[in-house]
Formats: sequence, structure tokens, C-alpha cells
Amino acid sequence: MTHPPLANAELAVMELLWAEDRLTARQIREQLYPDSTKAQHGTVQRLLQRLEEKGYVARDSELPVHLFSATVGRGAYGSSQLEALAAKLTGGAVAPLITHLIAEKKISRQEIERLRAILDESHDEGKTS
Amino acid sequence: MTHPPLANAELAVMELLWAEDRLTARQIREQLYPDSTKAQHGTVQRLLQRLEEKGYVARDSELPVHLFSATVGRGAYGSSQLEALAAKLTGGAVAPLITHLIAEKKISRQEIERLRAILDESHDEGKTS
DNA sequence: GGGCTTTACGACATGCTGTCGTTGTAATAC
DNA sequence: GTATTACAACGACAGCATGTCGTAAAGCCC
Repeated sequence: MTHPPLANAELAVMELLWAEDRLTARQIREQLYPDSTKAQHGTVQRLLQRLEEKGYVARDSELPVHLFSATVGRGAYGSSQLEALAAKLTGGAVAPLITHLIAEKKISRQEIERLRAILDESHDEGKTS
Repeated sequence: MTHPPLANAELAVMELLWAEDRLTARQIREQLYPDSTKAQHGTVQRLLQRLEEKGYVARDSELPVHLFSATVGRGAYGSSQLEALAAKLTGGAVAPLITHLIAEKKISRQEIERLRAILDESHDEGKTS
């Protein structure tokens, strides 16, 4: 809900932050643009700034060189996008989406077993509310 | 894969086509813009034309007034978007997305049971392939 | 013919994204 | 001290998709 979708370059930044907790803008630039010219300094700063505005990234500006970290995990982002998709298409229900995936054999048997395991775990978590 | 995401107005058109099989541009316009001014004739035509280019809509132009129908069902579109989401975020795995939804209690118990039923159905469909 | 409906498509404003350039500032080197 | 380097902050821009409207052409009905 509070999570607008991420564009490609933004997602690439998040991937780095999901992989490594706290990074400087420089570290991000070096991984994102291995042949980093002067110009891309600004690009990365801009991306980080916008991600911060969107609430995906926190900035630790105590040191002169800021440290960036993700405030939304990959799982939280992914499930929020899945939620948004379901809300737009099926009134919020996730089952129809999965149904079709299974019917079209787009999900491996292994995935199915994994899903079943997840559902089973949730089973005995208490039905309190 | 062959399914680019649909924008708002495009999705609104698809909703109508998913609900009613074959429609004329006029019927679509009347439902989409109840206070239809002259200008919106073109808007709907444009939307339909772009949806056709994207492969979401088929046009029967035998009659002078064309008949439009969806070539991609809601389920197919939804699951294809879910697939794309999983591909971008989790290497194609769907389970992690669901996991988080369940952990955050974003899925009702009823939904969980429905999912379990779906998985159970797929269970005895033969493990050929 | 005139009028109406529809198709086809060009054109435009808007918003978002990725990019780059510029400016100010802070640390470092000399 | 000054020069240099690195960084932060942000304005500006081109590209693209989207939704919108306008206009021209074709068909039909009167």
C-alpha cells in the first residue's frame, strides 16, 4: 500500500542493499557501473534520494559519507506487490493467481511442495484473531 | 512473458471484456465514460488499438462496427504478472512471496484453506513430465 | 446531397525514470 | 594557507508510456 513499484535501476540498487545491509553511495556506484565515469556519481545519488523519498531506503548521515540501508525487505516488497496485484485483479484473493499458474504447469512440483509446507506451518499458529 | 503490464485505463477496458466476451467500442465507451462526450470516442479507440498491438485484444472487423474480445484471460494475465514478479525478485520462486504474506497475516484463514485445496487438487494430476 | 457513426491515427500534456551537470561543502594533500 | 578530491543536494533534460483529444476518411441512412 505504502509501496509504489520499483523501476529497474531502483530495483538494482535495492538488490545491493538487500545483499549487504549498509553501503555507501560509492560502493553502490562501483557495483552498478563498473566502468564508473564521473557522471554516474550523481545518478546513484539521485536514485538513492528518490528511494529515500519513497521510503525504501534509510540514510545514516552521521558520518560525512552517508550510509544507506534498506528499510523494506525483499520479502515485504514482494508480498506487497503481490497484494497489489491481487487487489487490482481478483478483489484481493491470491488463490486464483496461483490456480492458473499451477494449471499451466508454470510451477514445479518442488515449488508446490514448498508451498504446501508453508501452509502447513501456518496451520498451527493459533487462530487467535 | 509476452505480457507487458496493463495501465489503469487499459485494465478498465479489459475488465469489461473479461465480463462480457464481445463488445463494440461504443458499449465500452458507454460503460467507461457514462457522461460520454464526443471526444471520448477517440480515446476508447486508441485504448483498444494499443491493447490490440500488445496482444491483449482481438478485433473482429467483418462488420463495419468492430467487435472486440479479450485474447488473454484474467487468470492468464494475473498469473503472468505474478510470474514476472517472482522472476524479478526471487529467481522465479513463488513460495517466498506467499511466505511473507502469511507471516504478516495478510492472508485470511479462508484463503489459506483455498490454497491448500488447490495444491491438493494438483497433487494427483499425474507426475508425467 | 447532408448527417451520423465509426475507424484510423496524428498530436499533445502529463508523469516517471534514468541520466547528467552544477553548486556547495567537507575532508585531505601539499 | 591553497589545491585537490570526494561527496551531497538538486536542477534540468531526454525518453518513454499513458491518457487524452482532434481530425480525416469511409461507410451507412435519410
